[in-house]
Amino acid sequence: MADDNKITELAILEAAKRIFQQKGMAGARMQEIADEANINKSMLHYYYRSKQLLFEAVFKKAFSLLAPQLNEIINADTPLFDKIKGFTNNYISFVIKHPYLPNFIIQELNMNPKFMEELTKEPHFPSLEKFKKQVEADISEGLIRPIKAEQLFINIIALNIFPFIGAPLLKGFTGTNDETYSQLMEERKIEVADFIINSIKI
Amino acid sequence: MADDNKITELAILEAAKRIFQQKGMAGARMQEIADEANINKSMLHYYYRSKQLLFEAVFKKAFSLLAPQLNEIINADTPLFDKIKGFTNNYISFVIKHPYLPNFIIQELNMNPKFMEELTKEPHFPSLEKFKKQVEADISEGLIRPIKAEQLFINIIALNIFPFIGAPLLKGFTGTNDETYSQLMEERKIEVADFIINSIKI
DNA sequence: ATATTTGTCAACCAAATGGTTAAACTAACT
DNA sequence: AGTTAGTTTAACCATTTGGTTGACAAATAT
Repeated sequence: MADDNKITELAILEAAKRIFQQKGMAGARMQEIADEANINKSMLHYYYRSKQLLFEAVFKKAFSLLAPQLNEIINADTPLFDKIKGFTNNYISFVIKHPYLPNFIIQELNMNPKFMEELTKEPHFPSLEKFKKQVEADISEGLIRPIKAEQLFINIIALNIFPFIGAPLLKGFTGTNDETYSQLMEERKIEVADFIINSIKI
Repeated sequence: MADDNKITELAILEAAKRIFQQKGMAGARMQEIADEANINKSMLHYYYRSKQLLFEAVFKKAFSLLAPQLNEIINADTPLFDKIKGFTNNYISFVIKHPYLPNFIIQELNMNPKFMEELTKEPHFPSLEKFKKQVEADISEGLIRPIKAEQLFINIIALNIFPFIGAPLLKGFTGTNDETYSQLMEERKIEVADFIINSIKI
């Protein structure tokens, strides 16, 4: 049977990812995941014991995709403006590839904030220190106006992530259809960086 | 019995609001809502027929609180910069009072995008036209740099709403506790408006 | 070849869940 | 006091749900 086991195990994880990201932990059904994976429901328990553990496997994998993206702002060794441009461009491309991912993570973190506490306890969890120093240095060099690093960080994340999480709401209020909205998102790959840099540069 | 009926009806709605906003449609249990309202489970069905209808009552009420807030940007008769300052200050105060509300709406809209379609069909649903004209006028008068009204609108909403929806994530990455994070949110009542205005003013 | 472990499945189970029912209670009206 | 209409409750029901079991097949080891 070679590595059939790994194949089914992965098939389950992929199916679970799709269902969980679409319906959330509470809304997902084990039978539905099994169907999505074309596999007997018992297999889910054989490989992952329980719904909770299967969910955690999916969540951790999703988070391990998102975290490095955010880490790019925090720890990259590039000038601030380049960092903002690079992150914005990369992140929006990233989310277009994984449209359900940010919403899934944000949602489940809100349902269970203790998840985040556990994650931050991990040894290599990124710290904002480096970014803070960079921002403060750029301020004292007169490159950017005074702003708290935390606020700038929040703004960068908000401008990049929210348009995807809030897409239904924003589509409604801007009166745009799916296609037009996708175009807006494409434009944002440079628009957002410009917006941020315009705001802080002197 | 005077208006006991209205009292219980409201008690149910309030309890349902708390449970639904905390656990979502899929995660909420009718029994839990009944307990929260100190009332027999049958009463929920007596007054609202089904879980779906009770949920819709809660959702519509929540949306009818949020929509006017957003409408302020779109249709207020004030200069653009005042509008941004006013909205930012008001909105953040509003969310501090209703912390679960934006996340609830965004989440359920993502679960069921057709909700938004129905809402936009309503006769008095706000249109971005007025705001668009205002932005374009300010651009041609040389007051602000060129930017699409839709993008500016998205940025305003994102900077105001996301910090609450993404609070668990942002607390983790900025390494702040609840109290410190609340302070950051207080600061944002003016910080966000400054950030936006700095970005667009010439 | 044979024994043993590993993987897969259909059938099953207990608990939970949304919803119903029929009886009891309350208060106003006659 | 008796009637009626609206309100509340406990008991009940059908279905769904996460999870288990035991038989069986497919590899792997001996």
